[in-house]
Amino acid sequence: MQPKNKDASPKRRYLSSEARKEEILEAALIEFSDRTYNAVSMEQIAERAGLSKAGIYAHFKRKDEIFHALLERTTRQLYDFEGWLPDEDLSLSDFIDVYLERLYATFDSPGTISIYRLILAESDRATEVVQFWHDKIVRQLQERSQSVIQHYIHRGVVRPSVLTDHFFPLALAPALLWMNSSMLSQGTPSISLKDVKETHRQLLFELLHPR
Amino acid sequence: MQPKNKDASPKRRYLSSEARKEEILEAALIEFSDRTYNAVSMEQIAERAGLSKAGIYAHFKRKDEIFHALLERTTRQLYDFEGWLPDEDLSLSDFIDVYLERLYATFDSPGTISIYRLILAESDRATEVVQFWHDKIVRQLQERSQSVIQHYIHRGVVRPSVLTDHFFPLALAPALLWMNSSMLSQGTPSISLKDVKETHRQLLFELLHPR
Amino acid sequence: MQPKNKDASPKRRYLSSEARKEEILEAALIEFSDRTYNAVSMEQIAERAGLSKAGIYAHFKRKDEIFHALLERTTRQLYDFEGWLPDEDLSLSDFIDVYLERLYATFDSPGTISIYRLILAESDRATEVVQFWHDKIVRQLQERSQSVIQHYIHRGVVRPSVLTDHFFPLALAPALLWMNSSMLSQGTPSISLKDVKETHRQLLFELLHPR
Amino acid sequence: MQPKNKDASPKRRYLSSEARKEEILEAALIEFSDRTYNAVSMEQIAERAGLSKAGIYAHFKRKDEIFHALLERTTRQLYDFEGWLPDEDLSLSDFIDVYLERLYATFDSPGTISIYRLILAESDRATEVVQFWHDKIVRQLQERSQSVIQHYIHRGVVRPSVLTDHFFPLALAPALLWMNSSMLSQGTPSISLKDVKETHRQLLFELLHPR
DNA sequence: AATGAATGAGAGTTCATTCAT
DNA sequence: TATGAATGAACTCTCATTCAT
Repeated sequence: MQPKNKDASPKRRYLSSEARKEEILEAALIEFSDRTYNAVSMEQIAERAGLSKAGIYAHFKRKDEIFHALLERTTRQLYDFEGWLPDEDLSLSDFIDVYLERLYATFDSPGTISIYRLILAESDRATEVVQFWHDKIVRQLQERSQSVIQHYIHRGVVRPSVLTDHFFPLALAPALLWMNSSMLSQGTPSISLKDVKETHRQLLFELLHPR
Repeated sequence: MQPKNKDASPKRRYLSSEARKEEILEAALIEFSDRTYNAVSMEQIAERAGLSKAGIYAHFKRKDEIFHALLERTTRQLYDFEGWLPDEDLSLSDFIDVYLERLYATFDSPGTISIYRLILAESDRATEVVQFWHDKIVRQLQERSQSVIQHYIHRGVVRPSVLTDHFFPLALAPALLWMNSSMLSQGTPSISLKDVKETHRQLLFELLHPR
Repeated sequence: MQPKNKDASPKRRYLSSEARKEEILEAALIEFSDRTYNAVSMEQIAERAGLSKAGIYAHFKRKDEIFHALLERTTRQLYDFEGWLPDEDLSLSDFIDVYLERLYATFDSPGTISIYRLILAESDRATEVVQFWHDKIVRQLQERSQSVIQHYIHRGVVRPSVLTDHFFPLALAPALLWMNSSMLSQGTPSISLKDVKETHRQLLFELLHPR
Repeated sequence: MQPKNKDASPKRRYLSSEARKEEILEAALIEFSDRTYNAVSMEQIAERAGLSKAGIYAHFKRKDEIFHALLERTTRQLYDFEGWLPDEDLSLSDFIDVYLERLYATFDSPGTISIYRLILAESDRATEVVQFWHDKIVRQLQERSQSVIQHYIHRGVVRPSVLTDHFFPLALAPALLWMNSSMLSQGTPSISLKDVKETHRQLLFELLHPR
């Protein structure tokens, strides 16, 4: 953790552009995570990043470059993510467990939630990134899901059903509902994560287990 | 025929405070619907409402009063809404049809989406309203759902299941997924509304019909 | 003369937009008169005009609008000016006297000098105005001169010569030299106005009087 | 063949201070030639000079030192210039020809015009240089002119006249008018150089030739 | 009730200059 | 000698808000 020089010790810290960029994005993420684009000032980002306002401009030409870089970074992380469905050969119950574990690990992380909220709120400020995000991520998710699920069906572990036939990503809908809910309730959601997850698990089991 | 005022200088109109307030909120709704709080200026609201910037201050003391009034008004409308579950005695298939019809009428409307986006974006600026919204609406939804669904179970039309036991609002998750998706894709969603709706219908049927 | 509220009496002065614009341009003229466009700040103009920086923006959308308005105003004044050659029937000596009087009244005025310097220095910041200025004013000057001088030649008061044949505006060259000189020497020109004028007079006399 | 550095990252060159200074001034001349002091940034000068912004500070303590050095260098060049009047023994016609040739070679050159514009624009930023320039150059010009012209008068080639008696530099006024005009018209002057020059020649001839 | 003129505070951005290397 | 990183001060411009009418 870098030393917080509050008020005192105005020593300059010289970092490589790469390291600074990283720190600035980290700071930006925190600032943007609970406010809108316009509500976050360069000053605030700078302060949190531990340098001067002007210092930021040595690394990012404009405010919106920070925004884009931030979205892109997160987007790329998600994109590089392997997908949530386990492709090993598991029992249905294990399959669902692993799937949900991964799913909620992502959907319940503050980082993901912040970025997702930001993207929803400012979708027209960063059309290309959002486009990319939506096209690539969602499509990839869909394709991977479909192929994995077919594999499981083939093995007889999963029963073909409405869910597997048309649009398997629908299977994550409850997690999304949970995420939407926690975006709104700022930390005190009206339903417990445990309950949602458990219900989610049972739903999937009911929909997927062979009769 | 009223006099044509060219050059956008419409003769001063003297309205009652009530009427003006309504007009201002209407204008604000339009402006806020596609931009965030800070991105909308008093000037813009004023212009759309057809009076001067200063004129607005005769009706609202501060900008955030407009914002709050706006959210409250919309929130109240939603609150007054009867809920999506039909409480008449219907067959399961009709029950689901009516439910989905109402659900998607709401989730696919530009109005709902705008307000939802706004609330997400500014959740920390209007904590109380959001709190209210989340608590009351969601809770009410949940309670009404639960009681209606119990009624149907009692009638033997719906089978008690994971969905009905714990948290019936989960049943709307696919519609929320659709809404999230259309908020992101700016008009060109990757899945068709029809498909989602149909899958949704089949899912509900499978989960609710008595064996 | 408006009261200088230095430091004290921060009472707002409410003026009509027209009156304010005039005052702002007056202030701008003073500020721009000895500095370049970039060297003059809105703050400085505002302070001299007796209102706040933001106040200026109620009347001029951008800094360069002030600049253009300023140039245009002066330009228009010059353009509306009747020309320097007297078209009454005078003796050669009176003709030259009146001409020089008018010429130096213009070329020796601080206002003209400032604007002229500004135009020379920033000619590419206000291409159209400069273009207009050069085209219209110079051309007009030339045409008026030519017709007046022909009239005098016709009357036999002026002898046709190199000067009158091709390009009479050359006749003002000494005044221009004087003006250039005083732009550079900031108030302490190395030659006296009287000397230049007297030499100018004799030159014209020698070149124009009938042999 | 020196190594091609693509991406504009020319391997660090270590030069002697003298050589670098020269290069920096050369760069500054180009940058300042079409923009005012404030409009030219250290960055731009640095880039043109082929080193980094900070690198410049190894050679000049402050921006205005560059400016002064630049003006001084140019000024010195002009000062070292022999003056425009030929001191050989020529016929009047040849005398005028040579004089005008030299005069217009200077007044019609982009270099002179740039520097002249700069001096006009920033006359208060570089008072001493301008003072020097005005005093020394103009005075020298005047003195040299006077002595040369006296010589010609003495030889009987030139007739004593208004022009020769008081202030011979007035003889260059038409060239100055031409220069002013071309500074304003950005490349499309309303009178042709040839015409001005020819008229100038005839004027001088008429004013100087013995009767 | 309504407005045009005015402002203070603050936004993003640029730039001459300094520092550590 | 040279540079990339850093900064303070200044810039233009915007905006919520107030005031006089």
